[in-house]
Amino acid sequence: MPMPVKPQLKPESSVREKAYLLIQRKIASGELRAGSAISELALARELGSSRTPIREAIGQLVAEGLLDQTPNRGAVVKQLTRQDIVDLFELREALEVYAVAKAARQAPRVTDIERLQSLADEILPLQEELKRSKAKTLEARQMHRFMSCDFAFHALLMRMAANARILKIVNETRLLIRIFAMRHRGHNSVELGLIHRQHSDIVRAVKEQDPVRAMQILAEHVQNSQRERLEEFDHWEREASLEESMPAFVSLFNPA
Amino acid sequence: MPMPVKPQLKPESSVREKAYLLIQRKIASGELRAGSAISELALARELGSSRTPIREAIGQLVAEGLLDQTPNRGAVVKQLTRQDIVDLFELREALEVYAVAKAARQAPRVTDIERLQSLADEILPLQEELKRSKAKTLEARQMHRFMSCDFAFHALLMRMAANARILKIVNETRLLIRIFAMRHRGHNSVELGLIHRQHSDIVRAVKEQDPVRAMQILAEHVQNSQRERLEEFDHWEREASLEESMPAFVSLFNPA
DNA sequence: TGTTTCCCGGCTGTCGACAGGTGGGAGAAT
DNA sequence: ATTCTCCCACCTGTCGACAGCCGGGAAACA
Repeated sequence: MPMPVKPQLKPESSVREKAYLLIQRKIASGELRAGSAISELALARELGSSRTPIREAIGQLVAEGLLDQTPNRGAVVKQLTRQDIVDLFELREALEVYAVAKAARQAPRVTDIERLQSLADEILPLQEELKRSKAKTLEARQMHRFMSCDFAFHALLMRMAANARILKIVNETRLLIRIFAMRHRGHNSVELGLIHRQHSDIVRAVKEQDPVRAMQILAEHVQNSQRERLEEFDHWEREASLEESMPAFVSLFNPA
Repeated sequence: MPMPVKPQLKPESSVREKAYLLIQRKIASGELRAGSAISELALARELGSSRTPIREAIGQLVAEGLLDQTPNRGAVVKQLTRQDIVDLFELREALEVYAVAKAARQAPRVTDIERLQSLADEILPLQEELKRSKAKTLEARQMHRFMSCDFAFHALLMRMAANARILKIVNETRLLIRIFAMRHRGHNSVELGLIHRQHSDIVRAVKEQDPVRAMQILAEHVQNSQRERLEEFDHWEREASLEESMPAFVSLFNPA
């Protein structure tokens, strides 16, 4: 009996899954900005399907916190408030600090340590590029590269803690933060240097099985990131409120 | 303009919400044991609705981890594995320890402290009842009372940390653990005493704004609970495997 | 012109229907 | 009697339809 090999791997041909990935991609790529409404009908037409699977996909996204839903008025891409950002970073801090301590308590596999270090070092060429160019901060494409290896670094760290649930929540949390970060300004060279040093220090602490030190550095690392993001948030907040008050002001001089 | 007062409070008349609450209640009450299948059609008939809202409710429960879904084969109540229990308790430990430290860092409101202590003290009459009765462990109804005030205690502690996201995750985590705990044996008097002492110590640490001490006790508290549950799990595991092998064994002597 | 009312279009929540797939049991074959 | 095969009932995933609700804009009014 040749046992026909389980074919139920990733294809996930269900329309629902396609819709889910489509929406998630649109959000992650910035095609759908925070605050924009999701039209079930439009997506259904785009996928050539009925509204049902789209509704289910939206429901899942809502459960994951990427979308907000108002009864009878559809779903919009979650607009993070300042408090949301604080909450999310605290959540990350609580979980990542716990996880890194757990990971550092057990003898790490050499391959993991090597991969961590190599992910950390991927920051160096970026920093180099930045120094060579005239720009002060990373541009969009470079930021994307940075975020990828930053994400991979933290994800691997979490995987080493061997707790599927924590891994999942941290990933969702980072995705959520990333929604806001779509309008993230690029890092400058100093920030990149700090991040690289902290990542390297964390790798060393884990390698040397020093949980306390690993926790300290990671906590500081996350708090740094939080501080930067909050500053950005406040910056945009001010700018937005300025722009908002502008039209009324202008209209005084431009009566239609 | 009398502003007709927002009426959109809890009624939540949508069929979907009714279905969600119904299923959740059935799981929490034990009417649906771990492993039982959920029939969309049956629930639809029970609610006098179509399958659509039931499907959405199920989808939400799946996202929250209460149900497991196999493509084309429906949903079943999540059957926790030993690893799941470990993961869940680690998650609780990471979040609750972080949260209690945050709560202990700020000056607590007197009312919160009083409420915490009174919730902790609700254990005392239970312990008293237990001593007076001949039973060694709490019976079902008493366990229910215990779980209520234990839940409320931890929930209030989390609320004091003022992080909505952490609060939500911890609550979901505890609900998930409770699924398994449906077959929880009752606590004995010694355990109740320990829990009461730990709760009281935590209240004192928070009151005196001693985050380190609060973290230590809470971590220990959660780990205790984890140990107990794992012992139970292993106990039932053995019992189940025994029962499972029994029929074949018996049939040797009872040929039909 | 500024304000209130009413209507219309679009969208959500729910429904019943249908096609494809899965598991289990009846029946055939050894 | 046991194993294999085929078939059927049931169930899930998806569809198109419809009613009620909401918001925006036209129309009525001050």
